[in-house]
Amino acid sequence: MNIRTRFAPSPTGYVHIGNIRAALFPYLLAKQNHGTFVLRIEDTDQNRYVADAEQVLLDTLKWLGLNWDEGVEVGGPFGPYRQTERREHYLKWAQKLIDKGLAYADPYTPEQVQQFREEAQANKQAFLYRNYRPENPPEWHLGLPLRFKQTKIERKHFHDEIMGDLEAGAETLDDFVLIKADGLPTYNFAHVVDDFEMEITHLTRGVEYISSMGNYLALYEALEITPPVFVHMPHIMAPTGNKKLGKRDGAKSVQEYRAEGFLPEAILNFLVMLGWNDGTTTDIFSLDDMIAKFDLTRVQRAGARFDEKRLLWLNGQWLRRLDIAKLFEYARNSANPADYSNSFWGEHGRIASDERRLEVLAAVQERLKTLADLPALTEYFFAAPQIDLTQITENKFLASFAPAKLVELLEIAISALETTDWNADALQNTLNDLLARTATKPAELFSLLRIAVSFAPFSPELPRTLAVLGKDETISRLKKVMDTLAK
RNA sequence: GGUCACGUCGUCUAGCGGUUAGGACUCUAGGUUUUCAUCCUAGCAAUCGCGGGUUCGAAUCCCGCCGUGAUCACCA
Repeated sequence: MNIRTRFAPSPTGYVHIGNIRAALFPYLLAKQNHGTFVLRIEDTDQNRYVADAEQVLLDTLKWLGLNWDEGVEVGGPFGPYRQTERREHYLKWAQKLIDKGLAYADPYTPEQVQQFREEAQANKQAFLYRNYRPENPPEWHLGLPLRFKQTKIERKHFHDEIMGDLEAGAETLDDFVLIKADGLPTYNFAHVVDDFEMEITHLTRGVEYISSMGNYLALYEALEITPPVFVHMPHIMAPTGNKKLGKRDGAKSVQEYRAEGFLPEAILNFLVMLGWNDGTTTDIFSLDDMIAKFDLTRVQRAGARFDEKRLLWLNGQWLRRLDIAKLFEYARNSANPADYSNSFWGEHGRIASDERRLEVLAAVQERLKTLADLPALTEYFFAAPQIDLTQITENKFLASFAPAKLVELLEIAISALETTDWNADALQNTLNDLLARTATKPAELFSLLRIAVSFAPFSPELPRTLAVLGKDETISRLKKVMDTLAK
């Protein structure tokens, strides 16, 4: 069987981590079966429509590497893939239901329906529209809501690949709206039609839809459609409280994580582990690993809490294991090799040459937690730092040294470095000799040199720092500090 | 309230009748020729929601309870 899955987001302008997992699971399912991953835009809610939202969504998916085989932008045999462009499809299926006597026009205004609802609640009863079903509904026409007519009020049983065997009580079956007064279909109707027409084999979505399964099952039956395989994913819970992750809880959008220097690899890895494991103790997964190992039967049923600390840890893991060329691209943060307007590099890093940047990036790669750390870790490689003697005089290893002693140490170091081959190994040897000659501890001499050359809170190991900095620059900076100290 | 789910360290989880209940994140302490990061070692941390059963033996099977969540829109 050719597996076809889909991600069907609403363009509401905000893509958070939870939304992305709703894309990741079907993506993995499709890819591991050499199937097709479809992207469909569910834009039937005109009130929530946001103009740029679709573009943000597509950009986010591309950035993450979740490329779709079929859908908006790329097209495919079952288009259009935007629901507002598929009105006639829904109308066609709606007509079929009307002809069978399984759909009828709702003659009431929203206010009247609301009144029924309050009436039922006042009587401590659950509100069901079907209890107020009009006896002689008018003939349906555009402008009136069209409702589904439940004819078999019964308990429904169904299977879910993650949640197991489930059931829906008869009380959940109601005459829900198929076509809204504005002529557009509801999600409840549109997704059933689209999934069928697009030959979706595995329907993935959040567990919140389980409550509506009774209605969907009745609709499949009325439409004489074989339902797809159901895959309901547990929620991602907010860091605090007991609610599912959402914008209101301060959940950051994927764009924000990107801006903060998180990598797609880390985000995807983090998401797949939230509610899934491969049964081993492995916790680093590339997208290819996930495709190979992902298995619905090992997905948790309980919601998993979002823990940003873990995301940060994974980001560090990926920052360190990523190929330097790939990392270089992420640091540039633009598809255009000449465009550094949006890059993570600092003021001086941006105007350096690619060769220089690459060299520096390689030196600091191990120390990065996010790409946003780049300026603090690299700027002193590109431009001489501001001299701040207190960093030396108040350093815990150097505080006991008199300025004259520090000057002497620098002087000896400079003369030794002047005759050293400029590579990390040779520098390491020179520095070791220097320790013996000056009878200082590594913490003392190395701290002095490191600070004098960088004035940064942290930097790579000293030989490497000096090697990348270059001989002339190193010596010139040391001399300048020495002169300042001597005054 | 009705309906449907879920319940192992703080967090993510392994576990599918016999384990000192394992791993990872976080945190703490120590180690590596400086800082920071990495890496290594050790440690803290779950009476497996509670109570009954079944069994020689239960986190694992059964029942009840409790707690938590989702949903009850002309939103998806």
